[in-house]
Amino acid sequence: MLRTQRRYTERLIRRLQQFAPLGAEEKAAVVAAMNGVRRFDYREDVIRQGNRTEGVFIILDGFACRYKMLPDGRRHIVGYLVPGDLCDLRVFLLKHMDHSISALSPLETTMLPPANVMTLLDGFPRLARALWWTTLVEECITREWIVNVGHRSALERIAHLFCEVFCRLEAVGLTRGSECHLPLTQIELADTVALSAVHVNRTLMYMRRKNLAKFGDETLTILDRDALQAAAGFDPRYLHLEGGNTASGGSSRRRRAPA
Amino acid sequence: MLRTQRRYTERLIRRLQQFAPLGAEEKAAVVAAMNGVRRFDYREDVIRQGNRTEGVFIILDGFACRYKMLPDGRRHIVGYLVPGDLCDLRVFLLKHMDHSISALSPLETTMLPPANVMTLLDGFPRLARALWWTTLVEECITREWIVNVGHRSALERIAHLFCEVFCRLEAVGLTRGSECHLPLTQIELADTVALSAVHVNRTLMYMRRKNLAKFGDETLTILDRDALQAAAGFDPRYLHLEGGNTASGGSSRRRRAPA
DNA sequence: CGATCGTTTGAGTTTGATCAAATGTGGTGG
DNA sequence: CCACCACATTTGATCAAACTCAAACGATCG
Repeated sequence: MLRTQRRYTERLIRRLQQFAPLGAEEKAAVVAAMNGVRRFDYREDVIRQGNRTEGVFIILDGFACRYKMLPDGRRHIVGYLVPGDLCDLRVFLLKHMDHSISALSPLETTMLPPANVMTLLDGFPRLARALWWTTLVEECITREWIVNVGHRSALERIAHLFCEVFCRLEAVGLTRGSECHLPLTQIELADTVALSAVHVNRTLMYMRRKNLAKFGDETLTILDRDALQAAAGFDPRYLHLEGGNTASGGSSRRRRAPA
Repeated sequence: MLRTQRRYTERLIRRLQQFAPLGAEEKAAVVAAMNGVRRFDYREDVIRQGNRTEGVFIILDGFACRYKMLPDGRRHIVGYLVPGDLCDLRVFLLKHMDHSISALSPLETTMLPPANVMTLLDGFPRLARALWWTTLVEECITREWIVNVGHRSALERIAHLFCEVFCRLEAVGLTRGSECHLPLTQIELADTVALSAVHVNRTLMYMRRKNLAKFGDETLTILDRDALQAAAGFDPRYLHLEGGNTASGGSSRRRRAPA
C-alpha cells in the first residue's frame, strides 16, 4: 500500500519538479499529507455540480474531466485531469461547485483535507510555490481552450488537443515514444472540442489518412509531431513546461531511452 | 489624489466584500499596499504576451481584456477585467505571460509590487482569503466562457455575455437601473464571442427587435432581464455572487434606491 | 444470442463566414 | 463651414463548415 502510494506520488512530484526541484523532506511531506486512496469507476462522478466543496484531491492514476451540463442536457467538457494533477488548491473558498468532475477511466485519487493543505502550504514555501504554479498552469490551459473551441477549425481543434495532451502526459512520464494511453471515446472528444461526434469521426479519419495522428483503442499515436503541431498552430509555451518541446524533443531532463 | 484613490479602492473593497466583510484595518492595508496610479490609453497594452511578469495590478477605473493572438493574426479575447478586478495574484510564479492584456477604454490601474502582495497575504488572512476568492471566481468565469463559445448559438453567446457583464458590474456598483457603461465595439464583441462582426451586428439587431437588450453608444441596456437570461440559458451561480440574482433582484445587501 | 455502445458512412440542412458595398459619425484641417 | 478621413455599423448575396438525421457495422458483455 505504502509502496503503491509512493509510486503514484512520483507523478505528482515529477510534475511539481517541472517548476523547481524539491528536497526529500518536501516530497515526504506531500506523501504524509495524503489521505488514503479512493477509487472511482468509469463515468462515476468525483464531485458533482452544486455540491459543497470538500477538499483538495490528487489524481494518482487514470483520467478525469471537468464538465458542465447545459440546460438542454448537452455536456461540455472544460478540462482534463491527468495523473499528477491536483484539483483546485483552494476550492474550499467557494461554497459550491459550478461544474462536475467525472472519471474518464477507472480512477485512483487521494484526498488532502483542508487542514493538511494548510500545513503543507505554511510549512514548505518551495512546495507551496510549486503547488500554486500547477493551478496557474491549469488556468493557462483553460484560456487556451477558449481559443481552441472559439477560433479553430475542426482539424485544428483536435490536433491542438492532441498536442496538448501529449505534452502534458510527457511531463509526467506517461508517453512511450510517440504513443500514449488516452481513454476517450469519440463522443467524449466531441464534447470537449465542441463538435458533433460524426464530425470528429471524419476529422480523425482525415488525420490518419494525412499521417498526422492516429487515435483508437484508447491510444493516441502521434505520427508526425511537427506536422501535427503545424496543423494545429500549437505553441507549447502556454503549458509553461520549461523543457520546451518546441519541436520533437522530450523534456530536457532525465530523458528515457526511446522504446 | 488620496481621495481619488480611496474612491477607486471602494470598488475593489466592494468586490471583496462579496466574499466576506472586511474590517477597517484590512481596508486600510489594501490602500497602503497600492503603488500610485498608472494610466493607459484605449488599445494600449498593459502587459504583452511573452514578456516577463512583473507584479499584480488592480483595475481602478475603465475596462481591459485579456487576449491571445493566433498565428494567422486573428485575436481572441479570453476575459474581461472590470473595475475592482485584480490581475493574477501569483503571476510572478510564471516566467512569462502567455497572453496580453489591453485597455478597452482609458484605464487607470495601480500596481502591487510582489513584496506588498506578500505582506498583505501574510498579515491579513481574511483579506488573503478574499483575494484568493476573486481569482477562483475568475477561473470559473473562464470555464463558463469555454462553454459559451463552444456550445451556444450566436444569440445565446451574446446574451450570456451581456448577462454576465451586467452581473459583474452590478457587484461593483457600476450599473444604473437596467443600464451600464460598456465600452466595446461590435468588433471587440465579435472577438470575444468568436463570431464575425457582421453576424454580431445582425444578432444585436435581432435582440433589440425582440426587446431583450440594446447595445450601442458604449452602453448596454437590459430590456427584459428574465427573457434575456432565459434566451442565454444564464445561471449566475458560476459567478459565486452569493446575492443570487436568480431573477431581477440586485445583490441582497446594501441595495441602492432604484434610479 | 440479443443488447448495448462506439464507430463509420451517406444525404440533406443550417448556421454563421466571407466578400462587398453602402451608410452613419466624429474628428481634423483648410 | 465644408471636405475629407478613419472607423463603426448596417445590409445584401454567396458559400462552406459543421450539424442533424438515419442507418449500417462491429465490437463487447451478460
